[in-house]
Amino acid sequence: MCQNRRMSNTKALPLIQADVEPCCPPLNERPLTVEEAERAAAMFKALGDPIRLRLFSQIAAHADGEACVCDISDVGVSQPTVSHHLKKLREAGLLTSERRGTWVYYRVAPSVMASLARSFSVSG
Amino acid sequence: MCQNRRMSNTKALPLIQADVEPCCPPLNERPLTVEEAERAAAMFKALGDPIRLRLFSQIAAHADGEACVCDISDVGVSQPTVSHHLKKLREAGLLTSERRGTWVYYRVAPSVMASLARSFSVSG
DNA sequence: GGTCTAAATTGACGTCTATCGAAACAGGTG
DNA sequence: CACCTGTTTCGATAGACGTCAATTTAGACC
Repeated sequence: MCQNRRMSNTKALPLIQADVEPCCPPLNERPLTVEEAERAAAMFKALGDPIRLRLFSQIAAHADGEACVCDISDVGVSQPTVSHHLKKLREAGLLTSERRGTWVYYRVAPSVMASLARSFSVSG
Repeated sequence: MCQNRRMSNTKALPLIQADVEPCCPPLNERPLTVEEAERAAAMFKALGDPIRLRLFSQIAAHADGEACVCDISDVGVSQPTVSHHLKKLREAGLLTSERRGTWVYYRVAPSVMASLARSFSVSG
């Protein structure tokens, strides 16, 4: 089940990286600009689906901060649908994926948690 | 434009309150349950529209933590659409509204900022 | 009461979205 | 090579979503 990911080749492979900027100021600091709102809303929109949010949570909560698709695909929808949701999360800049051998591992993109936490930090 | 809200009658009126529970644990603490994911996803979904996010930000960033609808309705969509979006944010438990005289004032529901910030706090 | 303004509601319209099955494709293993 | 894991594509469908014009509701004021 690849829960134990001891594999023969663990070399670094081509990452599918999304550019993750700090995104946005705290929501209560000042009104977001149109551009800021569009970027931040895209992230929230990606998290706005229960299935996607569970996938994200499973990855974020997984040991070593990364999870194989085969470990998280028991969310009640078909496998292509899982892949579809993971792609949405990737496109939103929330996840990165990396193929190592047979399996593909997902992890939360760098600084995403901090960036989103900052959105809700009280600045007043 | 009611920017100065000094009015004759400022008595307390029937609130349209949404029950705002702490909602959910940090996303990286453990995988969310189905119920937790549905509740949290509803909030993120409400914030997942650029217009709604700007409305929310304008209210959250407004002086005294509250804003009259007439102060925030210049987001480029019609008045009914603004009202529609504010209703969505209310139903998601993110905003509360209160009518005082002619105008309706919105504010961020209690503990919403802290609750959402907690979702992205690093617990590992 | 009549009129004005503020905001919510209604109804309709077009578009986007989530989901699926099936099939094809790409990388890696044995 | 066959086999496995995961992604992608292709319809296809049912439902949700954003938007608006028109209307209604609610309150203030004369």
